[in-house]
Amino acid sequence: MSEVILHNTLSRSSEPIAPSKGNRIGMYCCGPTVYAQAHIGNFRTFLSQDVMRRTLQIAGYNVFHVRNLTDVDDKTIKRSREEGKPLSEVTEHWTEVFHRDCQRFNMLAPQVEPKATEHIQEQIEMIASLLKKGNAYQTEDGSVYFKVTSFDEYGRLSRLKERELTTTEADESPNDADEYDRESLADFAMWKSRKPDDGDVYWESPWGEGRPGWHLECSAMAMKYLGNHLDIHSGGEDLIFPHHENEIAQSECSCGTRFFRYWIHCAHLLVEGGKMSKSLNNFYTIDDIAEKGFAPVVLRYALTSGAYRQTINFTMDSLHAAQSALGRLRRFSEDSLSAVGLKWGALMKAIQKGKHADDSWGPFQKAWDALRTDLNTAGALGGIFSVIKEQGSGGSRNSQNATEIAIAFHKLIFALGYDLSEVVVEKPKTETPEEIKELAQARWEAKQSKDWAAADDLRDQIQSKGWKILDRQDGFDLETL
RNA sequence: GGCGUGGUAGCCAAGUGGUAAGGCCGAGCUCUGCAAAAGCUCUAUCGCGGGUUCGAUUCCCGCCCACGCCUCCA
Repeated sequence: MSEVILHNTLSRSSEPIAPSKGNRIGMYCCGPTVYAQAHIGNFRTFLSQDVMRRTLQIAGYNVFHVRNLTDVDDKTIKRSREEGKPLSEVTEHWTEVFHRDCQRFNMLAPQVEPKATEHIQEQIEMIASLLKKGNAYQTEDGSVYFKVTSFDEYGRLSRLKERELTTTEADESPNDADEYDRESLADFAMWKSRKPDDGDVYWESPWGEGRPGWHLECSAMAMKYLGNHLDIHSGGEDLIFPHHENEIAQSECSCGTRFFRYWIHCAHLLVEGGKMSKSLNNFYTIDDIAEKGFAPVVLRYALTSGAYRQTINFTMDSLHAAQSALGRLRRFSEDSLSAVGLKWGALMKAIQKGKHADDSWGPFQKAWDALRTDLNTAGALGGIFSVIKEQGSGGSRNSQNATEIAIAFHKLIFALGYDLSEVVVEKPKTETPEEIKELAQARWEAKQSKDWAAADDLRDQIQSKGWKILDRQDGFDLETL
């Protein structure tokens, strides 16, 4: 059992994580809005959460992971209108795509993945209790708003008081899309009355037809699934305000107790030095990267090799660096496994099941200490490569503690979530044309008969056609240049 | 304007009050018929100016620059 330290936005400091109860850690992650394919910026956050979960697991905790799917909001409704399809058809499609992408990224599936539309009743109940307690009010059109001034601690998470952001300052840019009839601009909608644009997307409620506000779903579902384990809540840094602030307000007012204790936020991603956003349309998906010839594990490395609280700048260069670095990890993995007769699949499965839960890290202690200290993935990788360097190629084979080294290394790889079995050491192989194969075979034969001139000539021919020969001990491989 | 983050080698990126991990790229070497692949080796005094200290990249103050958030947003 190791201590894991995370930076808590609530206290603005790093704190050792302690479960509220027993050995189990409840972890709620704000999931995607399923109206389009999640881009790599979204996945940067989801991958950080995956590393967090894996690290807690390796540290010895029993992690209960909940990640919601937002399947009703302005964007999903808009998309369904644009496509002339029922809301559920749109959201189900993008949910499938999201799940497929998560798998390709080798992410562990949450134990529960609740949908907003399947928890309307819970949300209505929460609104009702807030109305009853005087934390909310209903407007003429049948919407219900949370009254921010009714919660003294509003702004605790985002330091609103320091920012002097009061209700009167927001009126420079009224948000038309969401402009209902609220008393104060800081108040936020928990129930939005049905409007013409909503089409047939509405539910019955004590306040008439309408739909829940965005912030409410996380409050209601987190309470439902983690009510007794309100430990870690995480999301992208942009969610600190207003989303998480509002979640806290609703939840703490409705149940009178503290909501989550640890709030973890992941920094954003820049692309080629610039901000990435859906509105600017400059984002990549896992598919775009795959088209460029990079396996998902390479993208995962590029997105997770920097510290999660640090903005990272995603570039094509970072993918090449990731590809090379992963090749070295893979070679060490293979060496260390074969040295002690272990197999990748079996070992990873055993680690996931907690079969190597002892705190035996050997030379990898530094790497593990980095990882468990606020998920310092960059530091952990530095520690790992240092050991690889020390051990030398195949060095662990000769080491006294070869087994410990192999297991510790793979525990770290598990925590980082790199599926090294997916690493293609060479560049991705496209279909090799017959012509190239024949030339390569001819060259191999010339080489065998020590006809160097012919062999070199054939190699030049192959190269001029865009292919490269990699000689092996008893044959050759081909790859594109 | 308010809040916040960051400026470390060609690029990326950890870290520490006592003279700076690691990755990529590049160069040299080993191996190889020659190459490629692989392996080994090498490459920084930490934005600028003050201060505290025996000593600061690491603490404090000021400045410059970049970026993010301020109710679409992971």
